[in-house]
Amino acid sequence: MVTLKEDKKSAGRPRSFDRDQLIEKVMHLFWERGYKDLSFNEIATATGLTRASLYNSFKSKDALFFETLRSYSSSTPDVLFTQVKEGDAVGPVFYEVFAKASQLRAREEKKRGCFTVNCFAEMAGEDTEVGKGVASLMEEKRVIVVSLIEQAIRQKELPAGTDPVNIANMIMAFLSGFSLFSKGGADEATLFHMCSSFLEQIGFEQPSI
Amino acid sequence: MVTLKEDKKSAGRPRSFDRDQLIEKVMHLFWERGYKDLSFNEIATATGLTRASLYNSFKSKDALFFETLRSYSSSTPDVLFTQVKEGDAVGPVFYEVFAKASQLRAREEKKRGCFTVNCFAEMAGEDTEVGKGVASLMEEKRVIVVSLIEQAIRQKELPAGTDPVNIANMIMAFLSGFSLFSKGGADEATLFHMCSSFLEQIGFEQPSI
DNA sequence: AGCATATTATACAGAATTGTATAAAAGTAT
DNA sequence: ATACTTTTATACAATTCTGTATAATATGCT
Repeated sequence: MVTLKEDKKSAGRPRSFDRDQLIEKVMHLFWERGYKDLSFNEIATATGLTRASLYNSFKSKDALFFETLRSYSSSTPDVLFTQVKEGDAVGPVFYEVFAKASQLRAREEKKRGCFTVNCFAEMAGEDTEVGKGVASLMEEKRVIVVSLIEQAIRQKELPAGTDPVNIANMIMAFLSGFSLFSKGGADEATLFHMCSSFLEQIGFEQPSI
Repeated sequence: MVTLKEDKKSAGRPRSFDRDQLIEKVMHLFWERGYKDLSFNEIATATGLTRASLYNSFKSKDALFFETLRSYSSSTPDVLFTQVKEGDAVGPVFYEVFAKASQLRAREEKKRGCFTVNCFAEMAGEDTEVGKGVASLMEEKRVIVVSLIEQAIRQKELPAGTDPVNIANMIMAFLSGFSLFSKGGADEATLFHMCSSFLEQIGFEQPSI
């Protein structure tokens, strides 16, 4: 699916910035600073724009935030989870996602962990649009993992009798904790060692390279 | 060890509040709201005190925060980790801590997760007093877990050749992730099921009740 | 060129926050 | 009671934030 480039020039003064580039930039601000601690004001000054311009392009701080989160989510290793077809081996996908995650977390100098997890930690449970949005995003991921585990059981990668929900819950918890743990500054080997041990213990055999 | 009640009445107008009770109360505020989002002002109004009184008893917001975190940490299930003596079985302690944690997380209506983990998620990596303090608190816990795993290996609870640091890292990650996961509102059985499966997979055999 | 339209620059009002400074209040000690 | 000490009540200044309102600016269209 190719993204449609919207360069239909509408009348009026054109934007002084590229919307996607802005979202990318602001994403890093939210990632580093968290949601609540980052003011609309700061976003404006940091991007060199005025609040007026931002309010004009985004309805609210919430709206802008969700765009950054969507943008981040679409470029995260676990998108691979959504691409698994029936018949594909599940285990190797988990190993691949965890390996990629180890790499990303270790190589990121700021040690910010996973943006999604950070947001969940900050706001899950809050009775706000943002809180509920973030929580449901995580729940969606969990449901996907449940179905992957079910598939692994069907395909005999995991023993019959395995409780798919329980395993999925463990994976979700581990992944979140892994993100937090990575903030401590562990290197890539350490991180991936944790991951591969975890996957192995769950019952996924280490894929031969 | 009995706490020494300090009722030596010093001269001057007496405090209008009990210091320990205040810390307990403020702890719940930080727990629910996070560190940065909770203003000194709000703390004052929520406790019925004035900022003046708070500034008088606590040097700063940081100082008050650390007192609340210390207070919380001392009443958390994982203090059991520090009480294990050489020769004591390690596995049952882990099961006990995880069981207690499942209970606490499930029964807490506000679903705030673990206060310590929340603080770590919010501030680990920040180059501030609070950030560094929270990070080192978590690192201390990790070191304790490493030594527990080493002990378990010595005592043949875990197979020789086990990498104690790796296992400890996994446990720390799982515990943190478990706290985040619990914010989703899972019930106690679900939570403990995750925990016991995890411990079993690590190699700790389920203690017979 | 001149009109319509969308964006950006400025300004303003209302709240909240932090830290400090000063006065009032409520105890102890003599 | 008087002096002394500590806490609490009030007030103030300097920032910062949010949201909106209004004017200036830059483009497309005819």
